[in-house]
Amino acid sequence: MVRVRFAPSPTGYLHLGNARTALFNWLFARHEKGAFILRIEDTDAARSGEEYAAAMTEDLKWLGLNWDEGPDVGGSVGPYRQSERTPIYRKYADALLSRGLAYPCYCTPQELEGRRQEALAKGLPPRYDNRCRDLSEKDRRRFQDEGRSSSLRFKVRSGTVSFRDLVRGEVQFDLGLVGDFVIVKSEGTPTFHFAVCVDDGLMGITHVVRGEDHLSNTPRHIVLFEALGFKAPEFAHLSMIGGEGGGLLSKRDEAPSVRSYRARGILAEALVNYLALLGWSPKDNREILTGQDLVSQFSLAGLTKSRAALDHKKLEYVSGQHIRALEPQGLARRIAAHYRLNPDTPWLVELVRAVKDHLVTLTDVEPYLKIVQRETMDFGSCARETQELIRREEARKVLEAFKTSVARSGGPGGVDFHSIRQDLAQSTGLNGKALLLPVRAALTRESSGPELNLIVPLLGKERILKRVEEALQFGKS
RNA sequence: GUCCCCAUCGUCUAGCCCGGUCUAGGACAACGGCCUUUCGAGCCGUCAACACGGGUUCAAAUCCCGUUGGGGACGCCA
Repeated sequence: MVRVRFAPSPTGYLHLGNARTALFNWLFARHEKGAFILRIEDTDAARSGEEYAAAMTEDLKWLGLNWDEGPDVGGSVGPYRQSERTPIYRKYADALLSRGLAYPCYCTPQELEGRRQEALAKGLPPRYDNRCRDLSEKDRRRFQDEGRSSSLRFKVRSGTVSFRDLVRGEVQFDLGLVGDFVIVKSEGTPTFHFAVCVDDGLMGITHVVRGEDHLSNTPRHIVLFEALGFKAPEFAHLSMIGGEGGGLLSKRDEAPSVRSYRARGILAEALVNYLALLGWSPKDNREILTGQDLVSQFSLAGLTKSRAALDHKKLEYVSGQHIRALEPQGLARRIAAHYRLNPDTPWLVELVRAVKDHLVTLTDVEPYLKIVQRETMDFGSCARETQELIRREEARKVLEAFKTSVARSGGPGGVDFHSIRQDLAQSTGLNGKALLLPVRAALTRESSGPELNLIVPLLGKERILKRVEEALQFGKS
């Protein structure tokens, strides 16, 4: 059975790169009817934060990427938080040490850094020179007596390592170019390379789907899997994603977080859909896909090798498509949740019905929400052109006529804009813009927006009359 | 510097493995038109790409070599 994992380190909010990696793992697991595991890689105590771990799980849940095993739900091969697995790493490290596959290194970080800079300056590969590999007992004791602490390094065997990457094909590395690397830091915690291999081995991970930045780490991991006695999993290295400018999506320019999109009102299913399209494409030309569609169509074979750049315009397009696919009731519920409105607000569904086609994100509803919610129009603070429009003599005539028509109309069915409009056209002899723009301005303070025949019933007779009156008052001043 | 990965419209991509069907397809954007009281949406249309140079071949976006460009790794970060 396929077992995959998403293993973020909680050093910040879940960003788009993380989310995409999580998504592809999830899609693969769901398509293969396998297991999706969440593992928190918090071995770097200084940089990791519990609040970030919590935020990440929340964001993953929001995206709909549910996991079968993880810190909160448990599972048979836990714990799923690396900070809780220290004894396990200790045990495996001791085993490597006693088998002569690892050795203590007494070099200080300053010494290592110095040598690295030196090598770089000479144009040499800045790798560790394995100098502590063959230390005599005497040397070791001497370093210990000097009070030096030691880290544990893995003895990298010679030869080459090759593997078949599921997206890149055959890849080969010369291990002679890889220095012995640290697997346990001097403070006693495992490094990323070590923890990952121990965990993936113990957790029965069958496929490692991760970013391409790990491609050249893979030979290290493969030799570690060998030494640890685990069968190495399959690997699939995802291409990276770039920023909008074409540059890289780095931590530096703070890769946009999933929650920033959520706050902007992007639908979770739209973000998932968009992210899936970044580096993967379905067999047919359809691009607007539900989570179900994605799961059923997903295949690692559809993954792209080259880097993809973010395109917010396209994200918005996808978002708009998903919003439009929602029933008014459903969309109203989402909007109510986003703005913490009472979901039973009676006019909300009607409003949504009226403006649905105008929305690309949930927050786009805000100006329309205001149209309904505004208590007083306060024309003094709205756009200059709207103010001028309302002051115009012609407009005032239209509004007077409108007032009369509205006042006359009504009944059990509410205000019917069609008949009012006919009425109005007759009494003023106007039509089109000249007739409707003043009405729109008085009712919404805007010169554009959703169709009036949708807005008018929404506002109701009382509020319409009040607003028209306000507009007329303002026009006088 | 060394090693590894990548290279099709501005952007996401199909095609490449198994050369001819590719005067390179789709989508977003841009631009134009239709519809519309307006914006948007919708519909229709236009513009737009095989990084470069060598091979191989009757034929290359597709295979091979090189160049250039971009990215990654070489950390007691992950």
